[in-house]
Amino acid sequence: MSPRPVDKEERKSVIATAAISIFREKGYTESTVEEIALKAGIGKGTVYEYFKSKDEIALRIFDEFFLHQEAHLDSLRASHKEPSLALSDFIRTSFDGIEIFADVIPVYFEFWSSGTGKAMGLNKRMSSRFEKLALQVNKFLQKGKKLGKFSSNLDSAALSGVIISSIDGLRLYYTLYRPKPKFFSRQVDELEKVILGFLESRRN
Amino acid sequence: MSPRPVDKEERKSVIATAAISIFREKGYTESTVEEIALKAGIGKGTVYEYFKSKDEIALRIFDEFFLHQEAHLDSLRASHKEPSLALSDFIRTSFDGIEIFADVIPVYFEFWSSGTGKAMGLNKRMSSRFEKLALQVNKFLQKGKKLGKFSSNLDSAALSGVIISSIDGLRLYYTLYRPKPKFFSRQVDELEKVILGFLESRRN
Amino acid sequence: MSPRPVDKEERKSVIATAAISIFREKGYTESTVEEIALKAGIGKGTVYEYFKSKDEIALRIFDEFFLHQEAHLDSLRASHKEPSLALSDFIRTSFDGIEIFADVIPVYFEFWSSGTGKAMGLNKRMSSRFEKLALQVNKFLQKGKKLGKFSSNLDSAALSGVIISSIDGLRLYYTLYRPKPKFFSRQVDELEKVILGFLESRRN
Amino acid sequence: MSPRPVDKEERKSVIATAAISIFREKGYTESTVEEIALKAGIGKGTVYEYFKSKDEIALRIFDEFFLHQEAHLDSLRASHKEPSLALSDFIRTSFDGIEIFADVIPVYFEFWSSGTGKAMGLNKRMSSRFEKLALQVNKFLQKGKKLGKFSSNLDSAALSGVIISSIDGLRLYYTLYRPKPKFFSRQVDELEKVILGFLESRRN
DNA sequence: TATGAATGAGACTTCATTCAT
DNA sequence: TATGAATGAAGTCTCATTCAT
Repeated sequence: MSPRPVDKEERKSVIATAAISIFREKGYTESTVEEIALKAGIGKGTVYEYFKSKDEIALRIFDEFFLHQEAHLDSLRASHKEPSLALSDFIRTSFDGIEIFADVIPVYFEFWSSGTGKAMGLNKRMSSRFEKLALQVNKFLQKGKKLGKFSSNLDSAALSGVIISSIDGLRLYYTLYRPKPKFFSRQVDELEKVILGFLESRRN
Repeated sequence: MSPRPVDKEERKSVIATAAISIFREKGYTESTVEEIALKAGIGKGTVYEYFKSKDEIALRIFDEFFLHQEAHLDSLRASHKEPSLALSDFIRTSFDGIEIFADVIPVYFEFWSSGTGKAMGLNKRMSSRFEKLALQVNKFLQKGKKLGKFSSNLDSAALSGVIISSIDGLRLYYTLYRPKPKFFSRQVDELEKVILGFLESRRN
Repeated sequence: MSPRPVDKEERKSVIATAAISIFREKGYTESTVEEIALKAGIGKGTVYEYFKSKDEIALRIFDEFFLHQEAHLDSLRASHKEPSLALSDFIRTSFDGIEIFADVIPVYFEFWSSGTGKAMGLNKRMSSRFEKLALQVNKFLQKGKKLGKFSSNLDSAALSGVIISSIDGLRLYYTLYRPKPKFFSRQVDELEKVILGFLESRRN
Repeated sequence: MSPRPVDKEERKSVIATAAISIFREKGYTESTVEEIALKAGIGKGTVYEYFKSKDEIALRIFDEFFLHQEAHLDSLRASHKEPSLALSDFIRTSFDGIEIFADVIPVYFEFWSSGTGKAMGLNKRMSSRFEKLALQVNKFLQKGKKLGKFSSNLDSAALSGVIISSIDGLRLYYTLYRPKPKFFSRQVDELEKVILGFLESRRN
């Protein structure tokens, strides 16, 4: 008698996945709800049973994305390795979800840049992620200093932000230019070497 | 006989400037031509005397922006300082036009992400700028190797891209989070130290 | 489950009919889609659910019109009467749909005259109709010659075109000046007499 | 001291001529005043020194065209030949200005079809021309009847309109399909034969 | 008189969202 | 719950016309 219960969450996920693939192709603004519905194999009206608006679809995508990121942060937090190794791990694993990053980030920027994005505290979420990461990295830097592994002259507060943004810079580079995997892998190596090399160098 | 002739180029510039300020506020998509005209103190139709379409306004802005960038590249090319100093200069001066960067880049991303942006070879321009920069940085890296200043083990091809994207990463960080100038200045210092420190370190 | 399905074809027809009545009043260019929608009792956006553009509405109208014409041609083709009678029938029945003709032809000309009309092979359709008609009339002329009913001196190729364009001329006359039905009816009679009289006359 | 007097009339003519050539190409609606000015080798604003509006340019063209037509009518009126010859002449000379006809008529229709055209008594002018012509042809028909050259059964009132519209039909045919001159010439011959043949035939 | 820069009314078209079924 | 037909707000762009020079 009761109608077949649909797994709301799963359905939302299906729609969000369809949306990502459309957004990737045409960007947020130029993608239509109809296209998304089509891709998801449902009717246009049905989309609105699961999302209040087109915006919400994007927001959901960002949510999932940020969850990924938080997980990454948690793994950094939980690391009991010594600072160099922890940071080294952190840098490498930052590129694990690069394909997702490359799909989501352009939409994120587009959204963020728009009035709508600014209206919602979209930026807050992102910057809070950044700050948390920086804070955590900072802890490792300080630990390294304390252990005598890193120079005591490090401006660790500033540096932690630099490290994160270097990583983000390389991820963005991947997003924009899609280098060959082999080559990109070498670049990740280099980034790691640059940062770690610097930290461990006696000269700073 | 004929009415007052106007400096078409200057007029375009006025409109473009008005456009930037509107775009910054609401992003490209949500800004209307009417708003831009209003800001520029002219009628809606007049905008179309100077630009064929709304797109073209954005393109013009990007053009000016890229010109800035090219100038920066040229100054790097022309540098006859020894590699460390040249790179050091390059990194610092990369942040000279940071405000312009912060205004233009979000619009650029929004545009790039859209179908329109992809249609025009918008990406080409950006990636060619990246490659030229990387090439030039690479030259300095190799020069440094030859001079024995930098380790001969450097993967200079990969590294040059990493250096550029680190800079871009920090510029993007500024764009997104607008850190306090003082603090940001320390971060630029750190970035420079990280890169130069690594290059000059004997340990890599 | 799904909303009331509508007869798309019928809906298009309703819109087209509304469009004809607006076009008749103000011509194609000066009619707005909004007016058409209003006349059809629907919203402006709905028009675009059924027609991709304003052009397409006109094209649809022309299509229906040409279908009428083709039917007329077919009836001529299928006629097994002797040539004089067949042509006589043809001439008279050419004026059966005169009201439709009078509504559609001005729009057709307006459209044809515009760049858009030329772009689409609008002319092709019309001239192919003309040629087919002329060809068929020609056949009857030749048959008449063979049967000894018509003079063997007839330039039937040229004449067939003249016959069609005389008919079109009278139809256009109706369109432009809307003569009184009684009087017009006499004119149709005269046209028929002129043509048939000539054909059957021994003097040519 | 007094500025070089410009021949207003000549200037208007230059503009009108430029306009015709633009109209022919793109139709009235899609032609812009700017294009016309360009073609005429003058500034856009200057057009408005000579014509109050774009409409007026078209009207001027029609005026010139109608003048042509009137002249033709006058020559018919002045003809003292016997009816058959006069009509025969009339038919042939109707095609003398066919190129002008072919240029102007599409614009005329487009204009006539539009609300603007209807607003101005554009139609009046055309139908008055038609009626005058028909009246004059009628006179010749009656003269022919009186002289015993034409059958006394002729419905000359109706027939005169038919004759004019047959001619117009063939002129329109030329306009729309641009037949080869040789072939068209044969068609004019046929039209003449059809009409005269009918009139002189004893059988009606 | 000649001009072309400036203008804004107005048209077409898109598409997120609603809602009857 | 699922749908897609209906909608109208809103945006881009065109172009006849005006007017200061």
